[in-house]
Amino acid sequence: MERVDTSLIALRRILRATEMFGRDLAKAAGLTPAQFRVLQVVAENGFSTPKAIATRMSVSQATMTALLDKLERKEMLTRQRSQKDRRQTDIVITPLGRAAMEDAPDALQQIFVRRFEALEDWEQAQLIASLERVASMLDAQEIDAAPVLDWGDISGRPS
Amino acid sequence: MERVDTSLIALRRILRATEMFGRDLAKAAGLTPAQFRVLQVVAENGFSTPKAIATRMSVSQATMTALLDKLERKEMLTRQRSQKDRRQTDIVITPLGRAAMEDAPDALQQIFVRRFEALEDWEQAQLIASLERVASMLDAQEIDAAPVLDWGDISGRPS
DNA sequence: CTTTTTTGCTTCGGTTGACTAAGTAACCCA
DNA sequence: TGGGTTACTTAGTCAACCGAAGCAAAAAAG
Repeated sequence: MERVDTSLIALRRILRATEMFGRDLAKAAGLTPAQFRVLQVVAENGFSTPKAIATRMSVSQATMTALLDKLERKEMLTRQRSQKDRRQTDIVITPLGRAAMEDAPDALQQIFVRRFEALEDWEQAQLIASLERVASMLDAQEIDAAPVLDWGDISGRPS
Repeated sequence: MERVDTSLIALRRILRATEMFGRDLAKAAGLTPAQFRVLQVVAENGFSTPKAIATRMSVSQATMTALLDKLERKEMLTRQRSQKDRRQTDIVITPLGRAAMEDAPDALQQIFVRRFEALEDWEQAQLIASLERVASMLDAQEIDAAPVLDWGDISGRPS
């Protein structure tokens, strides 16, 4: 009881901190957190498609179109019709986009990384174990039942 | 290096899961996550003021006004001029508001709580320690002072 | 080899959450 | 009384998101 509360409070602190760093980042980089995330996803391979990014970020395609519009206007990525499948659009990150990402590295990660690396070896190991445990407690898709309410299908598409 | 990455991935999984549950919750309860949070904050004591809630949630007062408007229209809380200080407005949760909260308990918490309670005693303890450590790594405002171990006030309100 | 269905993306209209700036009302102090 | 501060609201703006509707290309059916 007590303990659950304590852990929930810690969780909330983590979420809160993340939110705030997101905002700071937005100001520093001239990019909103959502735009930044798009850039990050595209940067992984240097290119992608709207559908793939939308799925990865779990937003609708409509939302993704809007985000891509903004990033394209800022010349941080380009759209071009795919050769293989002309329904698709290839999203390619531009040097400018890549530069923006590197100039404004994720503030949250920066801080976290710095501190994480300062920890003792065994502490790092334990933290990882715990974080992964929590993650799996939260994001396991096969939630058996979900008895309290019937929030339909949790994974992806809002009905 | 390796390890930092692993922990960041776990963190991202946690954030992502939270986001998604937030959305599901919104659909189930007819309340948006932000509205729900307001209700939760007010429910702690049964009443509050716009300023206090805004500070707690770290949004501007203007934003709070808008949120309160919506919740008031849904008759989940009431506004009434404070007696002591007539600049202030007392926000009081209504039975309907309380019912809404109880009907739609925070999905994320539900799941987390269930699983947390299923853990061994020592696992719980370790998880708490780790979560708090991460939280303090992230949310310490005064960056390099943040002695990693000052979580004195954990038992109640995240500042 | 057509027709139908599905898929990928965009457009449109609308909601929510968030901000700043400017306003009003009330309190506080001198 | 009058000036500064505080609490809240109003007005205007913007980002992120959604669902529905549309279009064009690919894939499946016939």
